[in-house]
Amino acid sequence: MELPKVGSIGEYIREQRTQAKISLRQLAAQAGVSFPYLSQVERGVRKPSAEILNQIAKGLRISSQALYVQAGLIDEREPESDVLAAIRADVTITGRQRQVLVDIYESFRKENKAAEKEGAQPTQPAEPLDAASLNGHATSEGYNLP
Amino acid sequence: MELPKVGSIGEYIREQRTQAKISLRQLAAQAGVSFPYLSQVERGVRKPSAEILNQIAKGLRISSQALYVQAGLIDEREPESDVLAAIRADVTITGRQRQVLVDIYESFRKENKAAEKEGAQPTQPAEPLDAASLNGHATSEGYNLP
DNA sequence: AGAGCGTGTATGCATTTGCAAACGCACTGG
DNA sequence: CCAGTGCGTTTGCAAATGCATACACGCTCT
Repeated sequence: MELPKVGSIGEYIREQRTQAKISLRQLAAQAGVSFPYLSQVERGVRKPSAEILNQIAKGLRISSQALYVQAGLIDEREPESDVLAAIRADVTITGRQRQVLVDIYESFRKENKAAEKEGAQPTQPAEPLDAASLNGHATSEGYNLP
Repeated sequence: MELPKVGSIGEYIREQRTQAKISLRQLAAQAGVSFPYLSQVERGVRKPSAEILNQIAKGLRISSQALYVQAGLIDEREPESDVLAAIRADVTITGRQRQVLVDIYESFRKENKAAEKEGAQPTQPAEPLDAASLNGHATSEGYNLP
């Protein structure tokens, strides 16, 4: 666990920096961090905080997320569908609510896939979920799913 | 710039946690951080590192990026991808399914808005949903609904 | 009354971040 | 030759992170 882990964040930064043909001092200046510290970061001696990473990303003109992913701070998942991505990115709902939406959506997809295979008409395939029961009582006079 | 910026990261975490109806200790356990520290983080006394943020995000079941954006660690000019827009644009689900998702999402929003205003008046004190029953497979990763 | 369990909060301390200053090394050119 | 720059690295040291422990408050039993 102490070992620097090959695909380290520091290596990535240094790689990006040398590729950009700028010196350690220059990048440090642009990023607003101290050069010695940046040196240590690049060699894996120090592990920078998120703020420092963000500033370094700015200095390197690369997306912060690229750095976070490299640093293992974001569990980069597959692109997934737009709906799932949107749900996951939504900050106005709670984690559990998010999980519910994801589960329902995926169940729909699965349902449709099965229906697609057979010739059957799943217009009303026993409606596996009862939306009203999800938040206790129907939010607005219940859903009238025919 | 030094001032804590009202919509602080700590406030956001606490908001998400209370809305998820879990205690500080529970979240700390799920996130793998110490409860006292989490308390300080929520009150803005301490500023968590990226790793801690990532773990908290995991514990909250929210995307790490959402937290980073809130913490100002990602400039994020991504249009916050609207969930409703994504749902409406999805062609792989039926109109009825679409309607269900939209209704549920909006009910969540409404619910949260109410909860946000009051201290905490849950529409459902206990665990209202049984996600596993929706599609059978319990979402791996220790998603332990009582 | 307490004992018990739950919550969130303060305190002490090892470890770490992040910086300023000093260092060694290579390349200039006056 | 050796002052002047540039580079990256090492060395203390204040400040912060993050944890374990202990604390204070609220609630429910018996």
